[in-house]
Amino acid sequence: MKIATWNVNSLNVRLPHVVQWLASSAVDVLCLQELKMDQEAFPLSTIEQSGYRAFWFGQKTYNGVAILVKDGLRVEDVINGIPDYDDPQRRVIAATVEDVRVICGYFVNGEAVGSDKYAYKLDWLARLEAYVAQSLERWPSLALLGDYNIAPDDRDVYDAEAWKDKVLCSEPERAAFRRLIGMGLTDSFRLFNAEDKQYSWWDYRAAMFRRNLGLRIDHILVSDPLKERAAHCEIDKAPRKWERPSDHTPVVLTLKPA
DNA sequence: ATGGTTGTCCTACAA
Repeated sequence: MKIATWNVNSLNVRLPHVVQWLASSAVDVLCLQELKMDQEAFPLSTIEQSGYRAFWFGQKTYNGVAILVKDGLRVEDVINGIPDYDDPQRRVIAATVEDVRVICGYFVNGEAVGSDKYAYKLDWLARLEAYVAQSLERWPSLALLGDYNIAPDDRDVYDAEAWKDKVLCSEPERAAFRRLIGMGLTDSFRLFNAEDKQYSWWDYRAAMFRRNLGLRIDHILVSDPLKERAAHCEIDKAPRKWERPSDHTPVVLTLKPA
């Protein structure tokens, strides 16, 4: 089974990219973030014509997440949002696909350390941690994937000195990431690749992609039963080179059968 | 190089 995450930065604009990528990548599960569209506006028929079912949790203008699942796979227990957390921003959706619990998250960006949005980010991360801990008890084979808006390590940053203690790299954010690791989750990309300069996001400005100046902020964390099944994990830079791209590119994890 | 781009929506805001 192949599972992937991609922040598309508007599904309206990026729908042709998603259709093309689904056709070429043959993933079983694709988690999308930043749909930036109302719940009623989701392009379900186009996704279905690509051979996928869709579960999504959208809102006008901002945020919004979706899980696309290849036809024929069993889907159960879809949950929108974080239960018992009345978050006006729609950032989380979860579903069980076959034997894998998939939690798709668009983590808070946080704007700048010390801002109101940063305080919201830290609170949101605490809520997510509790939700993941609860979910692991019920679903031992679990993947938490999405746009974390956290670069976990200096290896994941094109200029660690300039980004030190800045939002996406600050110690409280990295501590939250480590607490997820402490629950028994593993950064699947780092199982196979310890190199620096491996990024999943590049700012649109200043030709950052062409110069490969980016951050690795999109992640697929897996629980131990899935870690044992992990075959490889790759960042697919191809869609970032397409015309009018998202600023993020997909991350793909391949799992061996259970 | 203290700049620069994109999406939503129409004026700033978010990233």
